[in-house]
Order: sequence, then C-alpha cells, then structure tokens
Amino acid sequence: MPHTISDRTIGRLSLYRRLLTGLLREGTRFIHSQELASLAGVTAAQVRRDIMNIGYSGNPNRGYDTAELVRSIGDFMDDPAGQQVALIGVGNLGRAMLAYFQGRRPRLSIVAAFDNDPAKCGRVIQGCRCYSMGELEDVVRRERITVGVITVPANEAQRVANRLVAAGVTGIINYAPVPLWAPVPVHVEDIDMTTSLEKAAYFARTMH
Amino acid sequence: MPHTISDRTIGRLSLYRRLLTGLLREGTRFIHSQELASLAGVTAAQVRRDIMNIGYSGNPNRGYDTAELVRSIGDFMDDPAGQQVALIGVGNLGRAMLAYFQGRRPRLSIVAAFDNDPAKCGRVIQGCRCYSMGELEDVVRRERITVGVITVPANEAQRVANRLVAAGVTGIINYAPVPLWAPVPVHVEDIDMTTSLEKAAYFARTMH
DNA sequence: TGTTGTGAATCTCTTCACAGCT
DNA sequence: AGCTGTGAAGAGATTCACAACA
Repeated sequence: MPHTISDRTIGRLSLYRRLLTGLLREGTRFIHSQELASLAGVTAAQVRRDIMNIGYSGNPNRGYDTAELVRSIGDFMDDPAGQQVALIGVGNLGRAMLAYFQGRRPRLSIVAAFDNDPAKCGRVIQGCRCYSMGELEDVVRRERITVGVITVPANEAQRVANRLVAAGVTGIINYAPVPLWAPVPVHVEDIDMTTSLEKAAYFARTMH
Repeated sequence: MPHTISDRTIGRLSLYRRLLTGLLREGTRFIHSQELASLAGVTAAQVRRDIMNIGYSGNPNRGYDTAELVRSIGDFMDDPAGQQVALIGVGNLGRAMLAYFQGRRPRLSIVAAFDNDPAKCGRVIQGCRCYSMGELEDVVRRERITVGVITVPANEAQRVANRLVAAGVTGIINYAPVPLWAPVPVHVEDIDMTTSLEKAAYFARTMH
C-alpha cells in the first residue's frame, strides 16, 4: 500500500463507496470488480488497483464483500473523529450545497454558513446556522472546522480563502471562477462551472 | 498542431481566455508565459505547450499579444455559429447556473430551462424561458440545442440524459451524483459535488 | 539578454496479462 | 473455471533544457 494515494484514486473511492452503499441497501453481499467497474464507468483493472491501494483484499471467487469494502474505504478516507465544514456565501449555489449535504455523511457535515447579508445572519438555513462574515475566524476555531466551501462572487473569493487558511482550514473547495492561491500546504479544489460548460460545448462539437 | 487536444488542455485554455479577457480590459497588451502561468496556477512550460497546441505563436521577446491570443483561443474553441444550451431542473443549483451564465459568453448561451413544477413552467427565470418537461424534445430540436446541463435529482438523471441524447444533444454536464451512461458518442462531464467534498476532506487531513 | 517553441526525458496514471488462489 | 492481486508494459501528460530568435 503506497503511502501517497492520488487525487484521482480518492475520487473514485468516494464514488465506489456511494455505489456500494446503495447496493448494500438492496441486499448485495458480494460484488466482482467487473460489476463495480461498470457501475462506476471505469475498467475492472482500475477498480482492482484502487482497492489494492487501500489495502483491502477480496476473495478470488466471490469477489469483494460489499459491507467490508465500504468499511475499508471509510477506514481509509474518513477521519475517525469526524471533520467539520464551513460554507461561505449563501446564494443559490450555497443553498443548493447546504440542501444537498445535510445529513448525508455522518462524519462530514457542514456545521456553519456565512454571509454578508444581515437578513440571513442568525437564521438557520437548510438546517445550518448562518453567521455574519465577521464571526468567521471565531466560529472556524471554535467548531474546529478544517474544510471550507467557497460560494461567494469571484472578487471576494481570494480574501475569503486567506481568512479561512489563517483560521486553520486546510482544505478548500472553490466554486468561484478564479483560481485561488493558498500560501501554506492547503488542498484547493477548483470547481469551475464556466470551464466545464465551455469544455462540454467544445467536445459536443468535436463529437461530431 | 495535434489533431486531438486533451480534455485537460481545453480546460486550461478556457481559463487562460477568461484571465486574458480581464487583463485586456485593464489594458495589458502583451503577456509572457510566466505571468499567465502564475495567474492560472500552472507552469510556464505548460502555458507555452498549450498555446503551441492551438497553433498560435508569440513573439520571443514581447511574449504573446493578449488580444490575438484571446482571439486564437476563440477560433479554436468556439463554434462560429454559436451553440445553444438547455438546463434541466430549476432547483437551487439550476437557478445558480442560470444566474451565473446569463449573458456571459455571446456564442454559448442557455436558451431554455425545463422543470416538472407547473408553477415554474411558462415563466422566465433569470432571463431564461422555463418549459415543462414534456416539451423537452420539441424545444431541443427547434432551438438546435447541443449541450444539456442536468441539475435534477439522481433518480431522474439517467432518464433525462437519454431523452437529451435522443433529441440530438452531444454534450452533457451532469451535476447529479450518479455516473451517467451515454450510448452514442456523447461527451459527458460529471461534476460530482459529493466526491469533491470528500476529496477535499481527505486531503485537508493528509495536508496535516 | 530574455523569451518562445519544441524534442526528449520524466513522471503519473491506466491497462495488460498472468500467476496464484479458492 | 473464474476471479483477484500485481509486476511490467503502455499511454498520456508534464517538465526539462536548449536551440532559435527578436
């Protein structure tokens, strides 16, 4: 088991777990690499390699034990103590994220939202307490938040990122259409919706 | 200039263009690969390679002509006749996308939205006409829509994708947390917010 | 002198192919 | 007989390093 696991592999493991959790609810006890691969849209060799990387082993003729595999992925990916997430910017996109994530993974939850709009502060939106921007550092420290989701306009994104990092956040998901720059070792995941649309348009065209 | 250009390169070109367009407004006439690279968060060699791939050439001591480079990227990526986009699912996420894209790129616009909710149909939301799901095929054909953005719940996503593809769409952006399967040559771009959050949480932890 | 354009080297990720196991 | 686990090969993407040039 290599000490470092690639970004791509982590992404696929997250997907495998979600698919496996669904299968488990339907009563699937064992699964072959080929089946999981076709659900995930990858090759069977890729699935076996990914699972090998986290140190789990299947059974050469029954395949992988669904429940055990889900647990192994969790052991590998999740912080046993849980991780807290903050969301900054409660616009349409922010609300969509809050609605989507609430109660989805017990060990990873959005515990605080922040916005400039006084009408939103102090309220509970989609089950999540909304604070004013001024309270950001205090709440991040108090709630031991390690991941920040940035859904503010482009011109505010870098400033918000700086404040998050200064307050101790080490993982950022950036939905603003500008690349962020983080000084210290911080994982930044840029999700650029503009680029996605332009890419899809380009390949839609070259697909013939 | 290679006949096929990678997904990654197209993504970066889209970003370069956005950055360059901003610089152009501020009056930057020429730019070196090093400056563009640092704005985009990549290496200078990467920028030069990407630009080489689209067949544009800079000047060995002034660098690249900003306006010409923007134009070259457009010549390479954009359909001269324009491309129309449909958005399916006008929830929080759908509204966020509509609000964000309206009027941003003249040659690539969301011309129709679709939703099941009768209260939304027939109205104009964020400047975009909203139709009922029953009208999907007719509108896609009539408006010559080639790209679809799926922002519906997971259990409806594959069905929506099938209908889009049958109506002639060749590029899909999928925000539902399930991998989509497209039968014929269609470019599918899965944007999985769950996976992004789990990835960011994992790397936030290993970043120490 | 300082930058671009690019072949070659390097690095990273994926797939092949088959030994080993049940 | 059929599947997993994995070394080795292959593909693809990035970076190096330097010739060519203004």
